[in-house]
Amino acid sequence: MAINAPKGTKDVMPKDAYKWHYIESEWRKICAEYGFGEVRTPVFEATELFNRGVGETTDIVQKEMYTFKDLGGRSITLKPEGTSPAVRAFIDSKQFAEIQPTKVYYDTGCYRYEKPQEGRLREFHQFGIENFGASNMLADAEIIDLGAEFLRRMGITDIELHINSVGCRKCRPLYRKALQDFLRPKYDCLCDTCKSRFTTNPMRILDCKSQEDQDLVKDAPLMIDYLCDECRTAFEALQKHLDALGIDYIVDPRIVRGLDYYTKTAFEFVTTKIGAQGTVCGGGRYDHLIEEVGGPDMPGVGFGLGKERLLLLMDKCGSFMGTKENPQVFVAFVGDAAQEYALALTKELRTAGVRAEMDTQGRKLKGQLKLANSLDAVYSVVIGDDEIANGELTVRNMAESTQEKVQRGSLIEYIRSK
RNA sequence: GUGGGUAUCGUCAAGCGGUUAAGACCCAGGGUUGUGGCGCCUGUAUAUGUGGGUUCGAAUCACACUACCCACCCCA
Repeated sequence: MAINAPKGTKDVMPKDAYKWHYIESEWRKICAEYGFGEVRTPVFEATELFNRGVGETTDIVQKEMYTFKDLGGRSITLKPEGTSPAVRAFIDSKQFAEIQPTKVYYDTGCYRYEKPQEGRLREFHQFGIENFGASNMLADAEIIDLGAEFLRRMGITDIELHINSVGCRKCRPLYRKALQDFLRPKYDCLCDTCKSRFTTNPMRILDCKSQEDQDLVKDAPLMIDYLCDECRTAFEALQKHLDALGIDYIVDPRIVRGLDYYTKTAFEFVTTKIGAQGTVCGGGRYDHLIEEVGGPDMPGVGFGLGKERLLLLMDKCGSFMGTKENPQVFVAFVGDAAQEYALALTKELRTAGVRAEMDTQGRKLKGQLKLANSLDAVYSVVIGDDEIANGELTVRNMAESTQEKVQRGSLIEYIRSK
């Protein structure tokens, strides 16, 4: 009985790995340019972290976490998102005592028990950045700018930036009440899920997919009309900053993020090109998360960006996705003496930093060159008794089907010069 | 958790109640002896997801199960 990869997981095989390497190295590059440093946290955390961080009422906590007891009886959870662990590490390391803000990025796997579909897996991977300690909207703008710039560099087109403000502890309760007052008369007409949302999270009713509910909430009050002075001023400042950065955006009052910790800024980069799960990157501000997780009262802002969705989208956009690391030289040989000679030469090339390959299957010369061809080697070196005797190697240019003699001593230089 | 769809060689894919279950790709080898790609030839005692039904006869029909895909919910 064969064992397959668990439901909702995918292997990345060498034929695709170079694409991952590409986005990962570009990600590190841009983060460094923007002044973010990498943070690596464990794949698992104490369950309590997510209960407090992500929020007890969220779907993630209520039904999607991989939670288990370890052998010491501790409740452990595979991280379902990257922000809470980054916050925990920030607090754990006492980084809050240093000069602020603290700007970190991560590249991590995340785990959620969901029904897999296009652009959604149980193990998925995300890039993320966080700015801890900055309450100024310049920080939010910088975060969004990095996301926009990264997506641009990845060749993404036809993507929209939607922004919204979800208010704060002062104004959100007032809005929530206004919304409930508005919906109360229509309660009986709401769909079943929205009936339960009415008390738990009425703001979610706004982006319910059912047409009937959409009609019902068409004239519902919107959070942006209920923002307190502080939140409204902040939202205006953010827009001003984005204008200054030349970043297009759409104010979308219906964005309601699914994690409880968001305050003020909420944003998403969305596309329709990769199926139903079109949010490639989403994030926002969380002014109380750090405190919630046990740290000082400090604000934060950040985003998460799905690597699988990014790759899907890059593919759709025909983006450059890196290059395969094909051999620069394939070392072919004829005869036993040449075999040892070839082995040593291959090592010499590799030691010099040249991607070199040779056959290990005992193929005949013809088969070796065939292999070189299918590996897409740039050159093949053919070694036989003659070559060993006079120290001149036959170097074949595979694409042009031409070959010439090259002194063994100048082989590396020859390869590099091309 | 709720819907819908699909299951035939490693991959793609014919087949529509009676066939030795096509074909293509991939892979291996050959085309005489140290030269790949294209074309040609040969080969691969390992394909009808599983289970029981209907039938003289099932890959083909109905059902159950399982797996995967897509969508809802929610999110990256």
